[in-house]
Amino acid sequence: MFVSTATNGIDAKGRVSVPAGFRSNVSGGPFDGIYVWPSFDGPWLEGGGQALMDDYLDMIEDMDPYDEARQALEQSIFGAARTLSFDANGRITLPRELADHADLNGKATFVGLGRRFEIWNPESYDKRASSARSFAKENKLKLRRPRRREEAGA
Amino acid sequence: MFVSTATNGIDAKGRVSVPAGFRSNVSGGPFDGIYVWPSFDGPWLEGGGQALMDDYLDMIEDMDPYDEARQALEQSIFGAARTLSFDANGRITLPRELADHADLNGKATFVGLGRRFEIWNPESYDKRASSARSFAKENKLKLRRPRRREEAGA
DNA sequence: TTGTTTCCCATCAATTCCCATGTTATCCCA
DNA sequence: TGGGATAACATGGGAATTGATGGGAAACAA
Repeated sequence: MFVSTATNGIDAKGRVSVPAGFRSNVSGGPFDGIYVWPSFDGPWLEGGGQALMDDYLDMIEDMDPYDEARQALEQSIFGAARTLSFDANGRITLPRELADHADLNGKATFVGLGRRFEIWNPESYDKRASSARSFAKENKLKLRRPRRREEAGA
Repeated sequence: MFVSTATNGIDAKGRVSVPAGFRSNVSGGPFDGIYVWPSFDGPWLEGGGQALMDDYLDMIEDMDPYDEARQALEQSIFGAARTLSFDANGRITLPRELADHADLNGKATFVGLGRRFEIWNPESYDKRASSARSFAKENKLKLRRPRRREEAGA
C-alpha cells in the first residue's frame, strides 16, 4: 500500500529518487519500476505498480469494446503511461513530457494514496493539501465504514 | 503489457522501428515479430503478439459457427492480419496496403493499450488523443473496481 | 536486367549503468 | 541511555550500452 508523502529532488538528468516505501511496494512485478501517466484531471501525475495496471485492465475489459468511454480511457491511461524502471539506487528518470504536464522542476512530491500514488509540484501540492484538509473536515461525516469486499458480493 | 505512445519515422524502404518496450513484450513467441491488421473501425492499424492472437482464437472457438461476430473476427482479424518480423535492429517493414489504410507516410505513432496496440498517423492521433482526454475526464466514473479474480470464482 | 526485399554495418543521440559521496536513520553495546 | 558503528537512503557525475535511423550490398522475384 502506498502511504505517506515525500519530496525529493530532480537532478539535471531528470532523475528523482522514488521513496523507499513506494519501491518495496512494487517489488515482484515483471519489471523493477512503476507506471506513471499524466492525470487527465489536472497538472499532476498518477502512478502505481503492476497490480494497479492489472486492475485497470480488468475494469476496461469489462466494458463494451465499442464504448467510446472505454476507448478514451484506454488511450488516456495505457496510451499515456510510461514504464519507469528504477536504477541501482532506486531512482527513475522522468520523461520531459511528464515533468511538463505536472510543472515539475527541481523537486517532486510523492503522495501515497493506497492502491496508487500521485506526483506533484511541491508548491501546487501544498495549496491543494490545505484545501483538501478543510474539505475533509467539513465532510468527515460522510466517511463510513465501507462494505467489505465479500459483503459487496457484486 | 503494451503501454505508452511513441512516434517513429518510416524510411524510404517502408521500415519503421517498433518501440523497444513493445518488442520485449512479444519476445518468446514462435516468430520474432508482431501481428498487424487494419482496424475495421477506422483509418488505423491494430496489432499484438502471439498471446493476443491466442486469446482471439479461444474467443472464436467458444462462439457459434454462424455467429456474425465470429465471422467478423475470423475474416477481419485473422484474414487480414500480417505477420511482420523484426530485422536485426527491431524494425518492421510495413506493407503498402497497411500503410495506405492508416494513411501513414513518413511517421507512425505506436499506442500501447494493454493487451494490444494501435498504429496511427501522428496528426490523426493527436486529434483523437485530445478528444479522448476530455472524454475520459467526463467518464472516469464509469471505471468501477472489477470483481477480483478470486471473487469472480471463474 | 530491373525492381524489390532482406541482411549487414555505421552513426548519433538518448538512456542506463556504475561508482563515489553526503546525510539521515537505525542498531548495538557499554 | 549516551554514543559510536552500521546500514539505508538520497544525490552527483562520468562511462558504457541501447535505441532509432540511414545507406549499401546481397539475395530474390518478375
